[in-house]
Amino acid sequence: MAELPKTYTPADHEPRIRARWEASKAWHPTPSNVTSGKARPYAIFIPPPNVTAALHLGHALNNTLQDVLTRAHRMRGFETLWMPGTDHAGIATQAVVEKRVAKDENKRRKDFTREAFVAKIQAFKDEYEATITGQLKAMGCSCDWDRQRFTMDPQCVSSVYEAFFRLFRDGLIYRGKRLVNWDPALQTAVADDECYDEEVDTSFWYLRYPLVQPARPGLTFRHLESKGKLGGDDARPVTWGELARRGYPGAEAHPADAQATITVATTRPETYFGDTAVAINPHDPRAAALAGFFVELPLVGRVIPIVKDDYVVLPKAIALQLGRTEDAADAKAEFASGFLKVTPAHDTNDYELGRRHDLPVINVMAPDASISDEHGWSDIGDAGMFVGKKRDEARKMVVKELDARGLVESIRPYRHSVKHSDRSKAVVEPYLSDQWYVKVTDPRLAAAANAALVQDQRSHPQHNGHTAHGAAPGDGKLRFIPARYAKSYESWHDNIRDWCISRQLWWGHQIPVWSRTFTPASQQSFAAMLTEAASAGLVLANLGFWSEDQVAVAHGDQSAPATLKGVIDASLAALSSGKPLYICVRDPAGAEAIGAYLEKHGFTRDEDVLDTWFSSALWPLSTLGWPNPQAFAGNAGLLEAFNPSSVLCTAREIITLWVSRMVMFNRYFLGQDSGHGGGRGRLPFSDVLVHAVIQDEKGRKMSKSLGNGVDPLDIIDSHGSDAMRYTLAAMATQTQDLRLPVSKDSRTGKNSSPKFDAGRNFCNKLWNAARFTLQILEKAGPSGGERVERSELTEVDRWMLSRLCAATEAVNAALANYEYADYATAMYDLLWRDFCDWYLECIKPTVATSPAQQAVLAHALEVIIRLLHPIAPFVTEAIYERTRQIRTRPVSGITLGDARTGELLATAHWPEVNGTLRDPAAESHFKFAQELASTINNARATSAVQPKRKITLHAPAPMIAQLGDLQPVVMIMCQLEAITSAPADASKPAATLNFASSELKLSNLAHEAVALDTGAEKERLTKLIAEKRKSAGVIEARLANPGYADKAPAKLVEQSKAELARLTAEAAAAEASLAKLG
RNA sequence: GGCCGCAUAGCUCAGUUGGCUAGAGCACAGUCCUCACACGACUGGGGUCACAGGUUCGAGUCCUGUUGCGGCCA
Repeated sequence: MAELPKTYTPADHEPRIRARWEASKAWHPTPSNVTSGKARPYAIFIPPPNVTAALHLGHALNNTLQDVLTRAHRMRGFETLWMPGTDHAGIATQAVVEKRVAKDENKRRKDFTREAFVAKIQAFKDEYEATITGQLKAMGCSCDWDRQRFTMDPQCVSSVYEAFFRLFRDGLIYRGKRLVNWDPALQTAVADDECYDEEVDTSFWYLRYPLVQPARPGLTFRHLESKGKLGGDDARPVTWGELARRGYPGAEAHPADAQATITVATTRPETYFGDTAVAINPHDPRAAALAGFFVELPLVGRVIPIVKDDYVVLPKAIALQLGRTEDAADAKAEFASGFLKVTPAHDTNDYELGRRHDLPVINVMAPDASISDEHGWSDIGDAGMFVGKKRDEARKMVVKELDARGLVESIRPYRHSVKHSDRSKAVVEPYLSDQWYVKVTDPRLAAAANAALVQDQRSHPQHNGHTAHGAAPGDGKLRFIPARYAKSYESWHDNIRDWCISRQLWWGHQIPVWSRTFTPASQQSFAAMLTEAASAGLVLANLGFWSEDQVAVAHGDQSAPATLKGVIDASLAALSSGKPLYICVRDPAGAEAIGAYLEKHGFTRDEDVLDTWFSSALWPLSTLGWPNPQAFAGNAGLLEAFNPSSVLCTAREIITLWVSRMVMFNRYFLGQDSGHGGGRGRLPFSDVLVHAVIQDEKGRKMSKSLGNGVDPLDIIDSHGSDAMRYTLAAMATQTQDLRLPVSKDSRTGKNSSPKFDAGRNFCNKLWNAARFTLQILEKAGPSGGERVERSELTEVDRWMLSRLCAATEAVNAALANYEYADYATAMYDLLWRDFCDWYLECIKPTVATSPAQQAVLAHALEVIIRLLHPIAPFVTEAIYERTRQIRTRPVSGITLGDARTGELLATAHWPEVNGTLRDPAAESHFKFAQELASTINNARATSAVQPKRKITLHAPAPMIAQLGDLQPVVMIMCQLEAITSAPADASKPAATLNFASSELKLSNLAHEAVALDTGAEKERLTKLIAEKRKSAGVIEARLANPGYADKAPAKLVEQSKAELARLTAEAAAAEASLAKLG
């Protein structure tokens, strides 16, 4: 056979090996092997990368960790599925394409039809999906590529429809108002990550709001009973005199008969048309005096209450007066007046405050952020002059008008950060709009997710099998690694709020709901329409009905048209006063046929799409064909076989968003399917591995804008896939994030990191170890025959087998605990230290003539490449192409087995090394030899002996005896020509060294002309003695401590005594040597 | 503001239920292009374990506080 090249060059092997893997179809599991009980399943769902961009190094880490698990379990004989796919990433992808279109074509989204624009995004997605797939394949990811999914492919779409339908039917989806980040220029909602904060110079305006009270005793304002219009007809002014009588601080300074005012501080005077309350901190001493009083908004004439809320910042002076120093230190306290105008429709904090106090929400703006009375504002009063004015213009006018009425107390300059839209640069307006929600606060969802945690990761008490929240008992199998993340998961669910799932986008799953409003007259035509639809054969079974009054929620059943009719009748009865009727369609086919029909009859489809996480939450279901595996090819049995999966591997930022929702949906929908009930179904996975985040050397996230990103393909080009994988795995510990020094490659100009050299060196070391092993074994020729038994082996061989056994155990343990760094380190020590540094060196003189040793050598290499394969699949596979042709005698205790298919290492058996091969005696004896060799080499170096020079070791006879069969080890490792108990010739140069309390000599150090440097030798010995004495002192002091002998374990005390004796003897020996030097 | 982390050699990180005279790789210095590997071999230098207290016979490890950094939630 041709000799292997001296250096492992990944590019010469990776394409060939990838092709062999793909041809073998070994990544494509057969579900029936699981469902029939023939094999245990192992499954991982890839966290689907966004199609927005190519993969970065964080993905490389994430996928390396998954592939290591996947490959290891495949080798162990599990029926293994690693499900690949990508995520459509609604807003991110649409935004990227919008930017692209703006740049390349100078057009906006709305210059296209929805269909045309979605087609553009689709093309972009195809491009990036191909890039991502190529990257994963280049990394060697053993995904089931024949089952690759995309969150918007037909199979996943049908899951989304089914899930939406069921939640809709079950009353877990509702419509509600919500404040969104509104871009008034583009007239669309934008996500938080599409906004940026910018400091803006503006002012704090201090506005006086006049106080009023009910005109007659017993009179109540309408708002106290309902949230309708607040009228001011029955209000009369509150005077300063009244306030003074109530002890209002400072009231007496004003004319007693003048109308009293309170002063609000605001940065947005123009929103005051939408004020529905003024809030004051309950600790504010002025609050009590204001009880029962109201405020009347000037110009508008609306009367609004004064509410007490902790959210309101106390003015600095009052905070200090109350001794609340922390509150006084708040930067806002400097500017606070203590009164906050509450505008729920135009401020997120006010919105929350409004919810707490059940305040009306009045939207006073049009979508272009001009003042408008057509979007929820009806009590316009004398404010008609503002309608149609833009925000900033309205602001100036409001201040001017109030000032003219003496209602502007003061204006102070103020600088603060204001949210702007990335794309238009416009100031974002918190804007009230209709949205769809999933009621995740329902116990069948959030509480069911918490109930799934394993007992020992749970902090909530559980009583009688129920959680404190009254949820279903958990199956107790969800486990976080590391465990600390269970807490984030729990507290996320404890504080969860309903999930807004609608997005004002074009790219995504369009919400499968049609709606229209009815007049009493048109209700009849609706009934007629349904009758017509039924006779036309439209599948009404797939309709859900829902009115905003929540009267009818139904799941039609085709086999029971009478029931359906009943539901329709009930719905019709509820259709009054112009409330819309919503119809949800259950599957994509229905969406087309029924949708067209409904539209013909005056219904319109909801324009919005679903939040991307809605489809991501279904990932463990949709990828396996839920709800109908028969509907798409290749899905039969998948759901039964691979849900629940084994582990989810993800970075921590996604625990809450994604893990939670997958758990909720899996438990809800499969609970229904299994008849256990929603929320009682099985988990989508049992383990959640939360791995590190990759950062640059300064601890910053890698990003395009910082220019510190590293492209996995660049690393694969320069170092090879295995080198990247090994390096990442070796850095993946459970405590630290992963800092990677980034440097620009001077040759290619691309970002790289010197860290990857470690992986490249490691692969090259393996390559050369294999090359050398093959040279030996191919030269020796095949040997067969009986098992190699222990009695035939040298101590060196037994030591090697013992090390293999220890390493295998370490690797198995590391894998079980997701300790990747331990796995990589164990392999490093085994290959580099044990196998290369010692074993290969030691057997050089003997292996050519010993078939037994050849067998151990071959098996050692074989175990190494099999254990290493999950981390470094390419180089090990390349080596296996050669080693699998080697024939030696089997070695007792090592079970390898043959490749299952295609003669690939990737499908070969995981190595089994019997525990009986563990040989502690051989290991400790070998360690003795290693330490002696190291001492001798140290002396060689400090005595400047030429590396090639053969020297002689003079040692006491007992030590030579103790070394026994390992004499050759020391001779080889230290370039000795002899080991003798004869004393060295005193007339020739010799070095003295001390080992295990004995004095040893090295002779024949150099040609006679070269004299030994006794000065350096003295220095060395002096230093050695000092070290030993110092260490002995530490232990002496410990033993002298009375508490130590009394309380420390006896074994430990014994150890200390022995250690002290050894150190003392060694120091004495070194002192004796030093004395002899004079 | 709340919760969760992190801080150990120049750099990147290990360090199990406290027993440590604190380890590894890289980088650095010296020697060697020894017939598997210079992407290599041998040898060496390098640490007040962030800071301050406490518990203990004994603290890198446990407790309290401080500082700095990161993440999530609000």
